[in-house]
Amino acid sequence: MIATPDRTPLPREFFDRPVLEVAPDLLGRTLVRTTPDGPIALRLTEVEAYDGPNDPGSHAYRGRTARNGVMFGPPGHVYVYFTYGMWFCMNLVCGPEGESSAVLLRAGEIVEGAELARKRRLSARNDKELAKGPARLATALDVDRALNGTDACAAGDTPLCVLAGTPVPRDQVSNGPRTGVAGDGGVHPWRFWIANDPTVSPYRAHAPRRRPS
DNA sequence: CAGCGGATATTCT
DNA sequence: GAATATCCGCTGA
Repeated sequence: MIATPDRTPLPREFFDRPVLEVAPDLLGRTLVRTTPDGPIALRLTEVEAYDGPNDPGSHAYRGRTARNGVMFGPPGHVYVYFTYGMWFCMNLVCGPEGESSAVLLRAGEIVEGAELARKRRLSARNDKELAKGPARLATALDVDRALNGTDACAAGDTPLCVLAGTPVPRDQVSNGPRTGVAGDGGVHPWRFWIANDPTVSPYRAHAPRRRPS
């Protein structure tokens, strides 16, 4: 029944490190989302690092606001934001409380509860597309604003948790520029993915919106 | 597979 | 008022 034998969550200290160390170390770990209909588990294959006040691409670059407050809180919690008028994306907060770095979860492979994810991702043509992209990932896992601030390190019956599991070997991790990030923030090679993994999302450069006609 | 336009609402200026 | 850490469906190769 339970696909993952070891259900130990990652300890909070795991996230209380520089975000550029945490981000590649998350690849291959399993995120467990417990929904009312049952669990959905996702193996992380692609993430991006956002380095708080030093990073023009970060939501926290200009300081604390109503939206980004969770980023300044304790590590290991989930920051969910709403974007482009219809999508949610989820992050894991890193570094000590008071700092504001986070890892955006961009893609993964559904390893449990695929039937639940498919119901939420009707446009996916195959299972590799269920969580290929940050908003798709959040949709597949039924993650929205209600989960903003959730502790992903707590054991037991929680809505969301990242298992310790086993990370992929470092020589299987590739990195490159972040996807869709505006301005100077796009130059940092802070996107990390598992090399040759079919669930990794395609790279897209930032596309400024055209003016309405 | 690449390029495009449209949909949509929250946030910050 | 303008921009946005996106996705989908369509077109043409």
